[in-house]
Amino acid sequence: MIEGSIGTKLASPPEAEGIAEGIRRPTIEDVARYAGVSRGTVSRVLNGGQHVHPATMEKVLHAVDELGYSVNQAARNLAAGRTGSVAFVISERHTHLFGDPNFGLFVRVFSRELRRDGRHLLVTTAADYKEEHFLADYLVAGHVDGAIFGLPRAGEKLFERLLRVGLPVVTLGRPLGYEEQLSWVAVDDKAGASKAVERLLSRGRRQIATITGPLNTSSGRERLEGYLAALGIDRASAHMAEGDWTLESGHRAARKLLKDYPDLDGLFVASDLMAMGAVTALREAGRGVPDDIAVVGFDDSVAARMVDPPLTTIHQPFERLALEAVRILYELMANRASGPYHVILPTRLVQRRSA
Amino acid sequence: MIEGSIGTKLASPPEAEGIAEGIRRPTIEDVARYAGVSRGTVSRVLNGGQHVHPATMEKVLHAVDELGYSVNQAARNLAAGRTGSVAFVISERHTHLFGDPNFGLFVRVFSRELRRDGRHLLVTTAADYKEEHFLADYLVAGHVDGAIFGLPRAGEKLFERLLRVGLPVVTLGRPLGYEEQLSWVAVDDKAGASKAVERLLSRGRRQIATITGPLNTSSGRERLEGYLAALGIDRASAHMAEGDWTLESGHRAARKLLKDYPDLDGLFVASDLMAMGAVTALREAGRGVPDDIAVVGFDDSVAARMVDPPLTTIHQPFERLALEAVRILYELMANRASGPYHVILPTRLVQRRSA
DNA sequence: GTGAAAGCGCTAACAG
DNA sequence: CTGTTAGCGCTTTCAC
Repeated sequence: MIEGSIGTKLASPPEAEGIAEGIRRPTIEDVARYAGVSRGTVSRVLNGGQHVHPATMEKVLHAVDELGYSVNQAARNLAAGRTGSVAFVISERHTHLFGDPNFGLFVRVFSRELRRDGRHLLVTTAADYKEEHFLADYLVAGHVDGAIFGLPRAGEKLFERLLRVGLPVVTLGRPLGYEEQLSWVAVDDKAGASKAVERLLSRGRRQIATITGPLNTSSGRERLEGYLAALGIDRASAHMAEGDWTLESGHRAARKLLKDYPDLDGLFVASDLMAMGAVTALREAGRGVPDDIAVVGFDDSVAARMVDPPLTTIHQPFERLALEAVRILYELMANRASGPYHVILPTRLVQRRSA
Repeated sequence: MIEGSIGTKLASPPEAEGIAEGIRRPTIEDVARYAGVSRGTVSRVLNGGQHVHPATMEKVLHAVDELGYSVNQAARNLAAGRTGSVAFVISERHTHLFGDPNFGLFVRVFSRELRRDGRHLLVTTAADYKEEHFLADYLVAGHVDGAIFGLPRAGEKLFERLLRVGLPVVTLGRPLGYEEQLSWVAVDDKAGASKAVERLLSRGRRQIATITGPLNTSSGRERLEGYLAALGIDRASAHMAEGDWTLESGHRAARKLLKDYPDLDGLFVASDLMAMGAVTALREAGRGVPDDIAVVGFDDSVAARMVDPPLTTIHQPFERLALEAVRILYELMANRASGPYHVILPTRLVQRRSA
């Protein structure tokens, strides 16, 4: 497919490049010669400048600048046995993450933080079982120095393999079944849910129901717990309906609740998206929000702000979550034997019009 | 920071790995020995198996399988002078892309397509001028084999430099000022806008205004052209207000239009997000949508479906756009001298309730 | 068709 | 503090 020598073609345009270096990219060798030192010294400077005389350092840096040198990652990786990149793994089932600007925040924060020391972010997705397998191959093959998993799912085999080779891994959200073994960062779902319910109580609501997330997920469960705790009741006496995080499921669940508990006046929904579906259902049933039924969501997604009425919701500190994830990953990459680390961050009530 | 030898620590877990290969990852050398051939031959097999005897090939493949061998990208890149990765560049100003599930679609399609031949997608962002510079350094330094730009902006210096080194580049959307020199894929904005206006006309609307995108962008301009063409008028007699793609600007523009043209009964808005802002403004002014004023958006974003009333809008074929972009990039990577290629895809009207 | 050998550019001991 | 020297694992001529 590829014709000729790529190396030469690359520089084929005739324009003089300003740098009197001829065709090829300058190497560490060129820098060394230009600065009048050895390759080893240049390498040292490039890697932090430990044990290098300030004056020498100066010379080398100057040469780097002058020659427009930039390190060849492939060579560095090969020599150092590190890859210089970190994977951000998104499973396809959580495609909705993409629809969430917060996902963009994650990518941005990760990129920025990794860039500080020249690492790259590799965003990868695993659509199905086969791809997940492929991904695992890839990860355990040592192509990355570490991985961050966005919303861990029940990919047991995957985690199993990663644990075996000791690859540094951090998950965003608790990895059910691997909470003890893997490092993760998460928000305090239970406390957040309680805040939501307390808001409803403080608005004088007494018939408070909840639409939960899937009860086989950590967040789904914890948020239900928070609801129960705030009301001081147990699951048996809860007014609840289970959703699956989607808009439609919120709509469906709200209709069910309306039927089961006609005197409903407050509703805590475990995600903004479901809350939006619920609000639509309530309206269709002729109930005004917040007047007849006050609603509180969870996530503080951008949509929550745009919808009518704007949703009162629980804010998740996504940026801090991302930062903590990176921090932990660095910790693990520096010392694979350390950890696992667990971080739980607090949430915040955002008051808008729906409650 | 890093203690001890990473290479050895990596495999520290005591569990036998099933493969009788000891600690380290198998190399091409191991495969060669196992298969009883030379390194060169293994390499040939790995790279397509040209000029290799079927039987030999068989042996090698078997050895690869048996040993669980997977190529070391760094080494390959170093030796071959290719990097095996492609950058997907998002500029921060277009952060809203992240809020758009379509962005996720792009990432997914790119990853999937690149994975076919073992390439990786590097998602990168450039927040400010400094980072853009850093990014340019990075790209021209030969760290990637090619780049796809999501929504090109007026980053002249960047494109200038990329053109100079001849790096394969494709932009999603026309790169204003570089339309002749760079390869790009885009939708037929003008025709799409015309469809939107025609829909309004077919609903009996006669006082049709438009909220445009920024008129210094290609899409902004083209969509206005489509509006004018469908109405058979010129810019001077258009009922228009300029927005900047944001929700707020849509709101503002709608208020202005309402004031300037009180007998408005149809509105074409150049993006769904702005359309959502506009709908809110119309309602606040006591005008019902679609009864008093019919509204058509553009993009077919997910939000368009969730909003009330669901937005009639112009669908963009994002998946095909992504596929075309990749196809072109491969073309360019195979032959840097080819191109530039330009692809324009059609749009489709999606009828929902707002018009 | 296949083997041998020369690097790709860099890091990381090891002396000094 | 600095120079020297092995490789890292792979591709790619060049002979045979």
